[in-house]
Amino acid sequence: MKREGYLIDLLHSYDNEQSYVVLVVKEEGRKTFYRYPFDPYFYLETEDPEQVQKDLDSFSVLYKDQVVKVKRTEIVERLTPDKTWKKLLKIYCYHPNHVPMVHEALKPYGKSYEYKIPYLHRFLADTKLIPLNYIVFEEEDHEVKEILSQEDRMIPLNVMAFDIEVYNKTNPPDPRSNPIIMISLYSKNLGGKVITYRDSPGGVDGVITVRDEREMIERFCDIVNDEDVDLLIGYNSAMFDIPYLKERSKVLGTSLNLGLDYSGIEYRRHGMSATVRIPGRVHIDFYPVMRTLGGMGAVRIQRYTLEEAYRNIIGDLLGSKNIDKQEIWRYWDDDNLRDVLFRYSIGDSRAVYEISKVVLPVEIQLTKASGLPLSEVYHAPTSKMVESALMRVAVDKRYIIPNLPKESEVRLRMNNPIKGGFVKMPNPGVYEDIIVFDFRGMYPSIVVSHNVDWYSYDPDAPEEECYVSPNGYKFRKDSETLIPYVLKRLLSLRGGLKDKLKTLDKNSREYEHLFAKTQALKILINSFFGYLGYARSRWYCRECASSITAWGRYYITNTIQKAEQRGFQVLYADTDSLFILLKGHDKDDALQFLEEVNRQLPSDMELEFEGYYPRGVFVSKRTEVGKGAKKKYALIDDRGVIKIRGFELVRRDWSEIAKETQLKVLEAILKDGDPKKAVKIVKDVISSLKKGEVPLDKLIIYTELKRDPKNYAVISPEVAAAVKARDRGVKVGKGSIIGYVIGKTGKTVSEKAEYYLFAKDYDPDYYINNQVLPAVMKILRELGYSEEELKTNSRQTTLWE
DNA sequence: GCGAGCAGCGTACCT
DNA sequence: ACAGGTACGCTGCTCGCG
Repeated sequence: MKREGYLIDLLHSYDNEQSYVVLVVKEEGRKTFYRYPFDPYFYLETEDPEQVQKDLDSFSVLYKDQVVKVKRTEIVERLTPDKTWKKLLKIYCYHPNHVPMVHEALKPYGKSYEYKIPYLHRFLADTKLIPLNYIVFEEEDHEVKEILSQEDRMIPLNVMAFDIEVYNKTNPPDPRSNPIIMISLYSKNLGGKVITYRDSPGGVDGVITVRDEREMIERFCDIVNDEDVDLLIGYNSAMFDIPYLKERSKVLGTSLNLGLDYSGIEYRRHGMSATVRIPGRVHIDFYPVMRTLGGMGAVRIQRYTLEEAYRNIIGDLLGSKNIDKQEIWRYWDDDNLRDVLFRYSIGDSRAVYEISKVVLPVEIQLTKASGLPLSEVYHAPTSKMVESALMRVAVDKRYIIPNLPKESEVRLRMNNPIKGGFVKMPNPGVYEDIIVFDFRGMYPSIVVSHNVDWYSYDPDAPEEECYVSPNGYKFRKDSETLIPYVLKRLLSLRGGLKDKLKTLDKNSREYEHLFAKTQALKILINSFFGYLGYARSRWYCRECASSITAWGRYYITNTIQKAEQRGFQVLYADTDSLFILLKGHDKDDALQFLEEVNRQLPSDMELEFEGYYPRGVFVSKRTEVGKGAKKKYALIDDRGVIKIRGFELVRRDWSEIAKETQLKVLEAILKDGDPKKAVKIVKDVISSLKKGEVPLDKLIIYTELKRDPKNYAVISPEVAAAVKARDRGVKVGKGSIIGYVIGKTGKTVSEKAEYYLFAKDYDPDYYINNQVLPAVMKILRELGYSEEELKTNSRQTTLWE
């Protein structure tokens, strides 16, 4: 029978010596599972494949009392990693777990390939199915016979956000003894609800009161089933809410049947992450999503709390009051406070839901662009997405996917980094009339215009058949192999979408949809260069990565030279951008120069006009006064919008008081052109710091612990604060963002550092001399002010008052 | 024993 | 667990001086 629907997710099942991929398909009105028989396999490169094939007909290995047999074999031709076509033995197994066992057992016969590709990834790459696409297929008895077609349609998803509250007087909450008191949820259909087992004294809207905790969990499962939720979303839910719910269910003698038709969920924790499988639904945790977006610089966030994430993505805070997790039990016990907690809980679910409205479209498009299931994309490193996109094409072209490097090889690669981009040192000062140009997608465009690829790299090829990089590596022109092939398609897809966007109404659903697609493509496209130089990459190519940066350095330095020959002063340049001073030239002159440059560039490369800035500041390095600091500048455009890069005020590891003062100083100089105003601002801040008037929350410095506190050679302030906090029961460790305040007690800065929750006072000298003054002096020094001047004046100011 | 000077550690930024 | 280039605060060592 012909069926059709959206491919929501994929699972694995095994039955009667047959391995299946289970497709979760959202059909008209309901979701259904369909089994797709698919045998896992790997390849063996061996001297005499025919002979080994015969031997394998009766092949079996013993593994932990289990006889593992080979299901079937065939001889195929593939391009192996030594870049020659060879006959290989393709060995099919009964169960995905058998693949590594058989591979291990067959080591004496030769080298094997593709034995470590996860089963579902293997299936997706081979069938070319894209998760979330609309599929049409032939089915019999819930078994897929044939996929007829697939289409990229806008997918309707029933999204439900949820959040739990726990009653605990001591930290951290323990599921064996601390009950869950509320489960809140938010969906388009239901709005905000909170399931609980105490009444709402004021009759808060959306409160559903049941008998006890057990019934609360069961009711939650009922609602998820009744609503037939497609996406169950939370914040830190993979590491907290889901395992807590699961544990409590066990303690209470019930089960957490959130899956389709009340099927149970699967939860596995592996160190810093976890897998959550809810059959028939997709679970997404937006905490790792925010971490990834933060790591890429797509969002700038101080700490990855739900509140911060919401503020960053949506803007204003939700109405509900923020409650300290350690205080929750008081709100539960107090009839006068419980309603506040209900509203807070619903507010959190709603916040997650609102975040998802913005971020989910991009995750959906990353799924489609990479081909990884949505359930993996949300916590996948970009390398996984690139690898997935490449694997599909490699299978198509019958290229063997190179094996993962051994640890020794990884170390070798890491100890031998490649040279990166070129950065020109600026002269510090305040400038007028700056034009910024940059190369549009420099590295991707270098790859496609010079055919840079693992497969096209050929040291033995004749030069005339190759693009030769500035550092002397040769890439064949004649064949469009893997990465340039994939990139070219992604780039043209993105180009087409951007053109289409220009014709659409910015508030339309279609615009939103296509915009998310361009965002996802941008993320993926920009990841290919990194992947070529990534030590654990399957297609690692040092020659490729170093050639790309060499060409990059060539084009930017060449453009700088041309600009200077044309009489422009080049103020600054970094990798793919250059800042020129107009000084005597007019804007058209600069644009004419731009055209000249573009005429000489390869067709896939383009230098773009980024912007015109009436004024800008470059500052001195702290260590070498007079020499300009790279990667630190502020520009103001003709509409008064300030663009700030690298300054303390964009860094999380500086206190708010230093950052806000630095911003005010920059504004006084760039907007008002009034250094005196800037000086007054600084004096006022110093004065209030001295008087102890500045609230502690403006003095918090945030720093991430990249490792466990035990593993530091040097005890820096954030480590000292973290250790003190840990001694007082706060859960901090690798990955925590530590907020601390420099207090009055102690000798060194580390001794004075106190975890923000325990900070009682602050050291004004530290905040004046180590925070505010260094931040603002950077800028004021360029205008001829000295530190002493500011400090002396400020002292006088206080005397006058 | 003590302060100055410095190297190295470590983080967060820029492209 | 995508790349390298860069600034810079802090710790903790060395060294010279007394």
